Amino acid sequence: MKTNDELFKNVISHAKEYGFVFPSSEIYDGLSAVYDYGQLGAELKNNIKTYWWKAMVQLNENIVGIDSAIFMHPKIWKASGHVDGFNDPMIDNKDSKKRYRADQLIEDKIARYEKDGKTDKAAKLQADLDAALNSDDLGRLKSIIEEHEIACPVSGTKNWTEVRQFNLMFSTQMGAMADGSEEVYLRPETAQGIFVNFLNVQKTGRMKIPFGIAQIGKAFRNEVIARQFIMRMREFEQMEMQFFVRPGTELEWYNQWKETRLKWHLALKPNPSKYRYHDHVKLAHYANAAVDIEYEFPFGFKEVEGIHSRTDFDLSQHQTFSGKKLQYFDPEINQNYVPYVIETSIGLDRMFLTILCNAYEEEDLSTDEKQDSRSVLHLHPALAPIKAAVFPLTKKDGLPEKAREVMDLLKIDYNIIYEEKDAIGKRYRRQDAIGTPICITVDHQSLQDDTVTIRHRDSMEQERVAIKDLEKLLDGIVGWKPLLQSLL
RNA sequence: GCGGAAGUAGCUCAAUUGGUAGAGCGAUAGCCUUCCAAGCUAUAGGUUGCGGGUUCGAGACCCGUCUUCCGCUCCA
Repeated sequence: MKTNDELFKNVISHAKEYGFVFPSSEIYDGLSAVYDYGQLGAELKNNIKTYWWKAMVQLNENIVGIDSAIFMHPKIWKASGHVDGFNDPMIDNKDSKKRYRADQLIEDKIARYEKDGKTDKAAKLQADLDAALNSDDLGRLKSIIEEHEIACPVSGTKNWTEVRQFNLMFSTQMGAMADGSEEVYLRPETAQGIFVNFLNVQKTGRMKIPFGIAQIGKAFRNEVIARQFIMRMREFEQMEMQFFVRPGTELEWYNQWKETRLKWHLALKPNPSKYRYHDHVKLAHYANAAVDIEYEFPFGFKEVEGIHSRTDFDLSQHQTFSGKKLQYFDPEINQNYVPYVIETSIGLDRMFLTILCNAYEEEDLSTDEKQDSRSVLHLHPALAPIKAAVFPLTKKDGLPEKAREVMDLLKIDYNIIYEEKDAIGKRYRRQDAIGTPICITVDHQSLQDDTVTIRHRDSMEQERVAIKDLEKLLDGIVGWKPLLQSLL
C-alpha cells in the first residue's frame, strides 16, 4: 500500500520522466517555485485550455473571449485594492514560529489599552502606528512592538524577528531609461484586464446583459511560501470568466455558475468523490458570496477553482479611479446601472495537477504465473497529448511503409506518434505511461485486407477495424465532440 | 522567513570506522520478428547540487550557499 506522500512523489517524477513538467532552469539548480512544461505537458496544457475555451466561449453565445496585456496602468492595482491590500508588514516570533502582521499585533495592543481604560496611551499608540504605516517605516514598527512589550499570544515571549514587507506583486520598470521610467506591475490576476475592457467589449460586441468575458493568461504573485510542485507557483496561468448581471440577480447566477463549473470538471470522468464545494465563511472585501471547487490531492483537499459573487466592487472602483462611467443601460427596466459580477476563476496549473493526479495509476497486472505491472495515465481521451500511436508489428516485410500510410492519413487531424522500436508489448506500455488512448498496429493481415488492430489503453482490449474507418473511430473517442456534448 | 528531513547516471538506489564511484531499470545502435514490460550483444551517460575548510586522502566529517520535500500563513 502506497502512502499519499509516495504517490505524490511518484506523480512528480512521472511528470518529469515523461516530459510533462520540468523544474525551471534545472541545469542552474532550479528557480524556486517556477516550473516549465515539457513536450507532453505543453500539449496537455493546451488541451485543457481548449476544453475550457470551447466550453465557455464556443458553447455560450453570450460569452466572448479576450486577451489583455500583462502590463497595465499602475492605477488599476490601486483601484482593485492590490496595492494596499497585499503589502503587509510581517513579523515572526522565533519561539512559537508563528507569523503575524505587525500592524495587527499593535492594533490588538491598542484594543487592550482601551479595555483597561488607558485611552490616552491607546490614542498615542494609534497615532504612532498610523505614522509608521504611512511612512512605510518598518524599523519604527519593530521599535513600537519593543517599547510596548508586545508578546506573542502563543509562546508569550518577545523574541521577534525584524519586521519585513511582503509584496504580493512583482514590479518592474517600463521605459528603457532607468531614470524617468515608470514602475509597473506584472498582473497578479487576469480579472482586471477584463474589468477595464468592460465597456470596449460591451459596445463593440453589442453585448446585452447578462453576458460574460473570458480570458486565459499568465499572472504573477510573489508568494511568501510557494510549495507543492505546480500547486502554487510564482508565475501561473489563470482561466477566468467575469459574468456581468443585473443587480439583484447575482445570487441566482452565482448558483447557476457554481453548478455549471462543477459539471465541467465532472465531464472529464474523474472520481466524483474527490470533488467537493467549499463555501467561504470569511469573504473577501469585494464579494457577497464565494465558493471553491476543491479536489482531493494526495496532500488533501485543495482549491482548484473559485466562484465569487464580486458585486459591483470592481467596476465601481474603476469608475471612481478612472473617472469614466462604467455603466450599462438596461432597456428592459429602462435604467442605468453598474453591473454586478459573477467570477469563475480556475488555476490552469492546478487543473493540470488535478488531472495528472487523477489519471496516474500504478496498475498491478500480476497473474499466478507472472508478476506484472504498468504505469498508466487514464487521461480523458480529448485531453491526451498524443491521440494515437501507430506501430508496425515488425519492422520488416513492408509493414513500416504501411504503418506510415496510416499515420499520414490521421496526422492532419490528430497528434499521432509512430514507433517501430522494441517488442509490441513494450511499445503499448510506453504509450500507457503517457496516456495515449489508442494504439493502432499494422500486421501482415493489414497488407492483404486493409485492416488493423486497435488496442485500447484502459481496458487493454483489442479489436480489428478497417483502415478506412479509423478517422471516424478516432473522432468518436478522442475528438472534442463527445466531451462537449456531455456539457449540454 | 523559521524549524525538521533530504540532494550520488534520465529514474530507483548502493558504496565497511574517511581509502580507485557501482547496480538495476531506462536510453541509443544492432540481433530476434514475436499482439501486451523485465531474450541476446555492444555503447553512451557522474567535477557525488555548488563553494570553501579539515586530512596524505572526502560521496561520507565541518562551515556556507542553492534546490526540493514536510509543518506555520495566504491564495488560483
